[in-house]
Amino acid sequence: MSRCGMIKNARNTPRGPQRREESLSRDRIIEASIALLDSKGEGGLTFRALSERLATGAGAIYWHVENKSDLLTAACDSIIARTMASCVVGATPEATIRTLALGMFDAIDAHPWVGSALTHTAGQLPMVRIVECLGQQVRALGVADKEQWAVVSALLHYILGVAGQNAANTQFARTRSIDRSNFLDAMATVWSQLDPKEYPFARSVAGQLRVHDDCADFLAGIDLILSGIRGLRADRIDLT
Amino acid sequence: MSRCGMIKNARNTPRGPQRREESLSRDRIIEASIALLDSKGEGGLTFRALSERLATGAGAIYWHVENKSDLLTAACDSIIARTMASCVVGATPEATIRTLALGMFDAIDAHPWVGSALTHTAGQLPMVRIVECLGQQVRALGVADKEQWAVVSALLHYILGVAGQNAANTQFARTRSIDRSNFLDAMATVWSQLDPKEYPFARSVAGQLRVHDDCADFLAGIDLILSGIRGLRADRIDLT
DNA sequence: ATTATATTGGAACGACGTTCCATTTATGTC
DNA sequence: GACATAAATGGAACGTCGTTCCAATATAAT
Repeated sequence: MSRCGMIKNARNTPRGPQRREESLSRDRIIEASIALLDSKGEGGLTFRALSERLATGAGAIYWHVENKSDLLTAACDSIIARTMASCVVGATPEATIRTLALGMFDAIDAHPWVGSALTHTAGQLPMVRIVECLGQQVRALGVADKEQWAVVSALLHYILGVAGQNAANTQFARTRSIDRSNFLDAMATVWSQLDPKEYPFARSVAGQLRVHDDCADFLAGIDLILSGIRGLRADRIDLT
Repeated sequence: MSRCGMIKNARNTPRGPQRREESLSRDRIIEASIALLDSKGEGGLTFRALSERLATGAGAIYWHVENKSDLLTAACDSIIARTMASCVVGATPEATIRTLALGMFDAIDAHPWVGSALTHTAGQLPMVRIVECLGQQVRALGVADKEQWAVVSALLHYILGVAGQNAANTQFARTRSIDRSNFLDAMATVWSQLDPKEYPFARSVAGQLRVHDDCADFLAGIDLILSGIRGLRADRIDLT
């Protein structure tokens, strides 16, 4: 009766771990899924691979998990929850937002699949966690109530955009069994050979691509938005 | 010999459309793919459905197209190319960036699958087009050479982030055969019922979610970044 | 006409997500 | 301890997908 999305352990049994020690559980499945995704990439999570790793059948997994989408969201949420929990400190709201953004960047660097998973969890738990963390800091920044959602939304979408691209780059490099820097290098080479008439800008930044620091650029973008938020507040004060 | 990515029509035949009128071609395949994606959504693009619509076999399609990823990228590029071509005008660089962003928003609203397709085209043609358009305007804004990539990257990632989320929302709603606004309404309801202790912010903005305008929020984010860029330039002028 | 090449249509393969169900294991009752 | 009920398991089977393969056809070249 405790099927899938139902409440787990509604009537909790008195003592110890019931059932045999090696029994299946939602947590064990999620844990195995994360291990699989980390080691084999986005495409590595299959019910067959999962069955083998857990020494069971596909049907047994479906008893604890709704479907693959549910499983991926749960795995994603597990990473996001940890990440959010580890970034609560910070001197100023701006510093906290930077720390939080950096935490997300590192999390996605360590688990690239989270970047693409986040794209498919619209409005669900992982996203809510991020929105909540960002929102509390935006409030602390003194942004007016009416503008809070737009501001949080800007930060969120920017972070999700970088997350998605980083995930895609890593995944792209993995399928060609080269590493990320080699991929960026190859991309820079292609860009530098574009037609100067049609693509003057792309051609000119190709060199910067080769030596740039993903993380620094990411934080520069966060600072750009934070600076824009400061402008919002300045406008408000000017009017009073 | 003109297989897949090879040069087409290297030795062009003298007169008229060679081969029979209804012959297959890369363009006809891409056109049909777009129609399929628009009408059936992300999952609607299948080599079987494509075969049926084009009255041919799967093997014939593979003669003109490398694989599904190549096909999706080409379809995506077709939309992006049109979008970029239709947004070249504008009074100021800032206005042009806004127009461009708006064009992207509308394009993804009309073809939601483009949002997720863009995530999987890292460094390829569609992305280069967007980078080029943004880059030229950022240059015109007077941003220093060293900072141009970071600024373009921020705008690009923000746009891609919104694109991906909008695509996900539309797709999510489609699979449940409800429309987008009903989905956002349902999401707002869930958020408003969250634990006030744990999710005070998410709970408080739930109401705004119900009545907000996606496009307005998107443009507000663009303005936030543009405002941050203005700040960059101000700093630079202060130093000289 | 005959050969060579470009293109086509569809059968077949292996992998996937998911469903189904017979079987096993635990829990509650007398 | 024996029995009934429910929870949980493992694996076979189904339908769909991307992709490959290849015999058949259409076009071009000689």
